[in-house]
Amino acid sequence: MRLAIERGLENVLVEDIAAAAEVSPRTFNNYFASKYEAICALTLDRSFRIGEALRERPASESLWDAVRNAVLDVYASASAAPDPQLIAGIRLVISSPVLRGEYLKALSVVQYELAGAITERTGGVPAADTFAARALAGAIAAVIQAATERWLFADPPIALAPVIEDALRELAEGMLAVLPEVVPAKNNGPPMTASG
Amino acid sequence: MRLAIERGLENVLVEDIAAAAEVSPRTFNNYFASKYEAICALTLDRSFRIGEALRERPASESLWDAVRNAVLDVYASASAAPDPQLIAGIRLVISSPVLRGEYLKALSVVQYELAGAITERTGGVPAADTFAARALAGAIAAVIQAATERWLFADPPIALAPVIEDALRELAEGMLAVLPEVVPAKNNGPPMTASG
DNA sequence: AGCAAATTTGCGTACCACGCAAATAATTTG
DNA sequence: CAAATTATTTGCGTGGTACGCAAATTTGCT
Repeated sequence: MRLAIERGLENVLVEDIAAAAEVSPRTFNNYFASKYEAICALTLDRSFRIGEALRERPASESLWDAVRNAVLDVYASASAAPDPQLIAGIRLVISSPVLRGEYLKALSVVQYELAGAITERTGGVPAADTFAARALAGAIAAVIQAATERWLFADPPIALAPVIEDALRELAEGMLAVLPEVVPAKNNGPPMTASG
Repeated sequence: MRLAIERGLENVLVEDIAAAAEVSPRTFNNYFASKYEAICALTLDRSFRIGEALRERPASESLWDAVRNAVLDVYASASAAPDPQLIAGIRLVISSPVLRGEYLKALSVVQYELAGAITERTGGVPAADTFAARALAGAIAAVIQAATERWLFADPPIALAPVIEDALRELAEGMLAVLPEVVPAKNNGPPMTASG
């Protein structure tokens, strides 16, 4: 990503990245299927960390609080003013169509990991997650993305963590405002309970 | 996709697709950046159709009903037993890592289109969508994906539309069960109201 | 019919992913 | 400590791909 910021994405070859990492190009390709994947590796890492963070929340917390705190934990380090380098990197990521696709993959991993951890927490096996778990995970992932975008274009620059916090609150408020009082007509699976 | 099902994804070259479409390989690449993009074009189309469907719902419907009906409209044609060809195609799509990435792009377009249409409906401009709109769109997209997966592996085969319907209901029920009674502490933007 | 604009096409080039097998490094085991 | 096993890195070759560019063809308009 450093190289891409310095010279522009299309002026960086796999060869260059391999050289900068002091490995052969072939080795680079053993670890990354493309240069785009390499650039998005950091985001992918964070996706996994969010899942882990949720699994580590105490069982005493309600599901919502646990999810919220897990996300905030991972973004806690982003409470200060943003690093211009990082900003430039993310702007780069979202402006290139190919990188954008790669970035979406990383975001889908957030969803996958979150849904698994949520399902575990509500007493299921991660592989057999429910629609409700997927919905919650999808909503969380969406607001993380939206918050990141807002932070990215904020002028003057702002810290990311509070934006994430706002986004999660708006998620909850918005959902509650939109959803009807649903009649529990059919019961197709165990409902998720508010307290894990 | 037909060719990929017949011979396996890696045994289909751009050249073959171009020949089957009776254009030159170069023309193929004028329209699709890769063969994977071409294969996922149908899913991408449907993403746009969902956004359109939402914009066409009558203003008298509540937001939730409008979204729900828009999604169901688009999947209404999938009320019969699934076409084995289609099943094979989607299984192909989600089993190949590269195609999966491309599929995720199409799904992210659902989110984007939905968020825009939702924002319009609640009186904003599509470009400036709120966190709440993004959250709802993300949740919807996630359950569409989850429902598609469940349908895909159902044995015996089942129709897709009812699964989508169940998924949307579980979304609503699950969210209501999980979300706390949020104290409206800060007011950072116009809340979405239930009736557009 | 005649002209302008858009689309299609061929060609050339730089680049890339990955199979395979050899070389090198790390780890286990007697 | 040495030998053997395993894992990692590397070079090479190959089939394939995306895309800039400019020419040729088709399309649309008056």
